[in-house]
Amino acid sequence: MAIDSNMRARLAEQIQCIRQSDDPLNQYFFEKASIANLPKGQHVCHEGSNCSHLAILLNGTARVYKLGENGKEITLYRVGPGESCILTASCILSHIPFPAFAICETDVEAAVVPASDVRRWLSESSAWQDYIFGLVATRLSNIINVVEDVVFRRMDKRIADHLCNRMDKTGHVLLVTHQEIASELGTSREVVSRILKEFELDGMIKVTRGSIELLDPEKLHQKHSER
Amino acid sequence: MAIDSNMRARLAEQIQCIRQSDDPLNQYFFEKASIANLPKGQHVCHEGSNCSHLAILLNGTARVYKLGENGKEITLYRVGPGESCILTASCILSHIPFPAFAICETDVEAAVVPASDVRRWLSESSAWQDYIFGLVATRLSNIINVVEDVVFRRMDKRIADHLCNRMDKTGHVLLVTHQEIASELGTSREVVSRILKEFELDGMIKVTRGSIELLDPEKLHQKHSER
DNA sequence: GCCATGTCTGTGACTAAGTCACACAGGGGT
DNA sequence: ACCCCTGTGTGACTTAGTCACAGACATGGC
Repeated sequence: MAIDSNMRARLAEQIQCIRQSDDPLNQYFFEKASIANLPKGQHVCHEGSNCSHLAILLNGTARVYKLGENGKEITLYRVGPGESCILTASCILSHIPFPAFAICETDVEAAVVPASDVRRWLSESSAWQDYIFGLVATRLSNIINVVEDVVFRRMDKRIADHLCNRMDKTGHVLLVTHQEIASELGTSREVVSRILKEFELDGMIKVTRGSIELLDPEKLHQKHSER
Repeated sequence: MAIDSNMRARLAEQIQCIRQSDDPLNQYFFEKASIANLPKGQHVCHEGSNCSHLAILLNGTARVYKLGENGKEITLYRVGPGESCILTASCILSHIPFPAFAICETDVEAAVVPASDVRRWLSESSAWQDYIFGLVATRLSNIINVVEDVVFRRMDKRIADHLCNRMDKTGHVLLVTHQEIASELGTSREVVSRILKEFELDGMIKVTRGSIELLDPEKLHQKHSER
């Protein structure tokens, strides 16, 4: 789909690195990018695949995760509006296959850029360099935080943290299953059920099928802030 | 220290991206790089610090690790000859503080490059781009492998894997303590002692103070290859 | 409205991993 | 030879994870 002036405005609003009028990226980007729409549940990348394009999300979120042989999963990071998946960029720039899975968590609209341009623009646009390296830094930090979480923190604190983060986004009633929390944090569904039960017995939450209501967010905050 | 023609040859031998005679990087690099020597045990970076230079190792290794509040550690990756610490590059390029610790595991000699040049060369040299993005890809993979290891694999298999890897480098007798293995893999010294005891009872290794002799590497290989 | 099926949750029994405290052995320095 | 420090082993405990199974709830088809 061609990019008309309405779409240009939307892209500039969402993608910070193409706002500078004096950078050649502006012209390049609007010449080469196209718009893609992907439905919720669509797999974007599989482990081991190569990447022909880089997608920058305009809306929606994509989840990047690792999948173990035993079916267990863990989320590495999420890609939101204005961001792209740095593993895709890394794939493109170094010819190493994609080392994880990526899936649309919501319906997603993205600006898609051919792989050959991703590299070329690095030489020609400092805004693009800043954008790409900003993402590299963010994702390295994200993934290192996952390592830190998994190795150094107890599961009950990680679950409390997770519930608080979701509350910040959607309010006191979370529509989420125990299995979804387990997949997010890389643990077993039974472990999540047991810990949520304890939280309920402590009066911090109310658990019903497919949803969790946070009754005492302060206390949950305290729990995940503990050492 | 100035770079004479002997050192130029050593640098070209070790650092693959400055071998191309037609890339401007060659001239830039020899103009700007200096040589640093760091002793074993020297801390290179602390968590939260900023980085003024990028170091490319000529020999020796540096260990990049995360340290928990409870004193536990886990190795994220190691930097060897010809490589640099990509978290340093990421720091430099995106102005985010260093998110881990780095320490010299052996005496280290490195070519050191000012931060301002690291960024500038990205625009001017495709060899430097390839080098930096090759490292980005490698380190992202390394760290994702750590997540995978920790979340999906049993500790006894991880220890068997570790012992096999060390054997490949130094032979059947490893000079290593239980605590060092624990710090490498992000676990407790007691857990390592118990698992090594089991390996000894199974006839795979012989444990003495400060060293481990691999008696049956084949069987250890089988162990870490199991699901 | 009822029934079947699939999804979600809870629980028991077990193993694996981690923590804490403590004791002992070995090596190095004086 | 003695002292101190480091490295190791072990017991008792808690936390986390696995496996199997049962029950409740929601949805879709008839």
